[in-house]
Amino acid sequence: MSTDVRVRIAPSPTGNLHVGTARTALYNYLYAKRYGGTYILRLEDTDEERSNENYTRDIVDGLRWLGLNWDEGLEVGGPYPPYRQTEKIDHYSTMANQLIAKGKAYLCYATQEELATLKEEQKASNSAPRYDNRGRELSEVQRKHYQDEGRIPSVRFLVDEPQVVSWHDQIKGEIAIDTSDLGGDMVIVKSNGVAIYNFAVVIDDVDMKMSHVIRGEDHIHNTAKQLLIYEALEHKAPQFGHAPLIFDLERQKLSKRKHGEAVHIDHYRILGYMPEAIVNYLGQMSWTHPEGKEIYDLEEAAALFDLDKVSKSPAVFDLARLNWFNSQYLRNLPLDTIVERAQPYLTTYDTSRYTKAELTQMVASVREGLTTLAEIGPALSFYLSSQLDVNDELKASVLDSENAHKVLSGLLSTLASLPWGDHQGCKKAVDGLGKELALKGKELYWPVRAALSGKTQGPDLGAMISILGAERVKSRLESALNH
RNA sequence: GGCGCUAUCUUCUAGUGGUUAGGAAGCCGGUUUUUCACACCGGAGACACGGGUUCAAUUCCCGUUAGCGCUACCA
Repeated sequence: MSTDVRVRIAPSPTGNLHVGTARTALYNYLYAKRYGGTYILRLEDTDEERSNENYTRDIVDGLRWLGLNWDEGLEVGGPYPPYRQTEKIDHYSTMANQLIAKGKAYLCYATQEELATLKEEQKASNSAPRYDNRGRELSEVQRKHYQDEGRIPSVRFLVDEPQVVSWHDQIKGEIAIDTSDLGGDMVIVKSNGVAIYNFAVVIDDVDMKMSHVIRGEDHIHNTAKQLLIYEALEHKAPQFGHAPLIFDLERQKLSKRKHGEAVHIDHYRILGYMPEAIVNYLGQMSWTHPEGKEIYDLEEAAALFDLDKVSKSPAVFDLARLNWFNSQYLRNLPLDTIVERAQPYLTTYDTSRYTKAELTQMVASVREGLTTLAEIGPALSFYLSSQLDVNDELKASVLDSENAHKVLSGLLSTLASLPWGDHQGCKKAVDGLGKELALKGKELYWPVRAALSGKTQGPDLGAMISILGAERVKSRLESALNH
């Protein structure tokens, strides 16, 4: 009985693309690919107050940037539109009315104030906050009375208590929750006529024929509620899998409120992290490659992913580890890719003066030492800046000695014979000069480094010379001698 | 308060009824290098606690503790 795998990521546009959402999207994506299924993006925008089109844009762009492209849904279309909940408000109402007709739901006339009072009383008596189901048995007279008062009802779903709702969670195993702990009859349609999350989700998952629901474990209690709705709808529920949450270093759920931009995927893009690294990092937080491999791409993960290998316990978001992944991709991705991705970080320089080949050589000479794309700018600064500033301290300690002058002027006079374009050759030329002058090590190399790059550390010296080229090497040597 | 989930080095994790409890990041030391980085080698570093079950428990069961999550006419 192999039903078609259909999974979804269903973000709410009440904030930018969140790290946790990206992780959930990733697991859904991988699961769909693993089983040849369909991965769907749908927007849960029923909270009209907080939803914002800019957030939708950020989420859509972010998911695409990560490479988590969906087969069906928002901006892509598919057989079960619409993929925005606000476009099917009437449908949810219709479904709610069907439940009312079946006696599974009813109109509740309680006001916000009344509910708030109830809650306060419960809090005062130290009992669990819940709706007291007062609207279940309203008489026609009472109903009429409330209507005449101008009260606008919400729709509440009737929760039978006590009753145990249980399911086999594909990640957590058996989970059982008593309906008595669910807070009483729940609102499914707000008095403004808009369905509430727990109801709209179920309707959509039914409409869109979802086979599996993979989401964060903060939804476990929602799953119990939703299972009751599936039952009332007389519809088979999908399989559920609740992934562990992502924590911060203090072991708290990663949240926009507490962490601000640090939970925003695009923030990492701006900082110079690459999608491959982020996806790889996010993936391995709670899922381990069967062979223990650390570095793998989406395709490889998709071939191996499964929910029973997903950890049950939460993972801490550790930037040091993300850094490591990013640095791995920075030195292993094709050089052309890195050069292209470095462009946004080089806008302070006039790179049009250099050919693509030259820029590529520059990037190649520095990328081993970097962790983010953003560091490429500073690392290439000495290549790209028209003027090189050598600080006084360095001048005094490295450039001012007699030997330093010998090295620099010696190199200056051999410039014409340097094998430009041949990194190793240039390095050999410097070594040859060293032999002549009976100098080596720091005494030989540091003056050249300082004169050419303003630093005593950096890429291979031969590469530096060769890439800078005769003209710039000449002028920098001269200004180092004459400072 | 109620309910739920979780518990292996600092962090992410592997793993098994009998293992010197493995790997990765970070940290420390070394090799290499003109330097930084990379790479390589090495080091420190963990089964929360208490009961069971068992010849034997990190592993299975129960409890405790702790952490986290959920408890809206938010999603």
